Parts: sequence; C-alpha cells; structure tokens
Amino acid sequence: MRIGELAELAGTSARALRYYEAHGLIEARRGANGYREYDESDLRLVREIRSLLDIGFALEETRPFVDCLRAGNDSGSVCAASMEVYRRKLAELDGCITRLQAVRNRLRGELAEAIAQAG
Amino acid sequence: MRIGELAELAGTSARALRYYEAHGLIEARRGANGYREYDESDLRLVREIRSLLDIGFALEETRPFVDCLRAGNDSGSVCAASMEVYRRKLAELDGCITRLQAVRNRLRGELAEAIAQAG
DNA sequence: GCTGGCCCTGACATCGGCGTCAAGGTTTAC
DNA sequence: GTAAACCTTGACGCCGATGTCAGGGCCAGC
Repeated sequence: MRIGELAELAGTSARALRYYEAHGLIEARRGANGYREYDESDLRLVREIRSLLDIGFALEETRPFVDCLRAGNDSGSVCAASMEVYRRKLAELDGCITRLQAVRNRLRGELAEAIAQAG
Repeated sequence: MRIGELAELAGTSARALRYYEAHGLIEARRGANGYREYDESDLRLVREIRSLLDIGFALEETRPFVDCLRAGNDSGSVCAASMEVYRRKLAELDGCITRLQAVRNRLRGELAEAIAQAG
C-alpha cells in the first residue's frame, strides 16, 4: 500500500509517517516511480508508535518497542529495553500524578479561601 | 530597584520580566538613564505571576490575578475573574489526573503482561 | 581612563510533532 | 486528453516561555 492508505489505516497523516521515517523508526521500499510502498508489518509498527504516542510517550521512547517488533517478537513490549521504558514512564507518571494532586489540593484551598474573603 | 535585583528577589530572570512587561502584565517607571525602576508592589506582582506559572498556569491565565492585585486587593485571588480561572484550572487538573491514572493503570497492566510473556 | 558589571533593544534559537505550502512528477477516472 | 487526486522533496510555521547573542550605553571603583 502507499503512504496515504497507510496513514489512513493507522489513523495518522502522511506527513507524520515521513517524519517517523526521517527519524529511523520505519522504512519503506520504493516503487519504480519513487513512491513509498508499505505492507501489513509496517502498519503494525505505525500502530505501535501511534498508541504509545497517544499515551504520552515521546517519539524517541517508542524506538525500543519498534525495534522489538522488528526483531520478530509478537509484541513490542517483551524486550528488556521496552520494559525499561515502561518502568521509567510508570515512575514518571506516578510523580506527575502526585505533583498534580498536590497542586490540585493547593488550588482547592486557595479557591476556598478566596471565596471566603470575597464573600 | 532595578531589573536585576527584582529578578533575583522574585526568583526569575531579567529576560522573563521584560517578557511579562511586553505582554502587559507589569509596568516600569524609567530612570533618567532609561533603566527600568521597580518597587515593592512590583515584586508582589511578579511573585504572584511566578507562583501561578510554577503551578502550571499559562502566562495569560495569570492576568486576572495581576489585575486583581493592581486594583488594590490584598490578594490576587479574590476577584471574580481570578476565581473563574481557578475553577477552570481545577477542572482541567481533575481531567488531567483522571486521564493520567487511566494511562498509568493501563501501563501497569501492559508491563505485567510483558513480563509474563518474556519470563 | 579603563575595566567590569549592570542596563538597553532587537532578534534569532530552543523543543516536538507535526501542518502546510511550494513546485513539481504520477496515476486514475471519466 | 485532461482534471483530480495521489505522490515526491524541501523548507518554513507553530506554540510558550524564555535563553542567549549582538551591539551598544551607563556607571562605580581603582
């Protein structure tokens, strides 16, 4: 399939796919006319990338998962490097959530105080 | 005081202060030499801005608080517009936290699964 | 009078993940 | 045969809050 179709199937844009390629995450055979040609395995890679990006991963962080899939594994998550990224992300998320909750509570307090003072 | 001193007292940079000024959040008298001159009330304004930015507010969102302080209120939070921003931010934070927790749980699940498959 | 430290304005650089336009070649449908 | 819809590369735009450099004044101490 060509880039437009792949983009549509993966729920993204041709521009994004070229971007991933420029960063070495995906590759493409070229037809006689110079057009990129993809197959089902490429679709899997792109879907892996997209779902990780949607979760909040940076593009670079998807690389271990892509490499893992490319290495022939059924899942992009079963490689050591991928799991390491998972762990890091999990810790990052925990920190983020904790921080946000602290901010949230502080905000609630300040709002309550402001209402008391204004009322 | 001059811009360097204000920046230091407020825990920020001269560059940032000029940026706030460019966006109409603070003003400065000018000395005979063209240097910006600030006083204690300016320090209050900047501290208000900084603490809100540190919490995760966008610069524009600090404007109601600054206006509120400038209007002579003891706190930047007691004006209707400020409290509205507080409420919006609070809702935003709640949504953000909920989403992050969902992602976190999903991540935990996937990590556990990956470990099971790899092990 | 000179060096060093402050200040000024203006403007480009940063980071990430693309969007979007330019200027062309290719293929497809009628 | 021609217009529409695809594809190519290259390059600039975006967002926000600054950092940082360029090129220049102003002022204090020695």
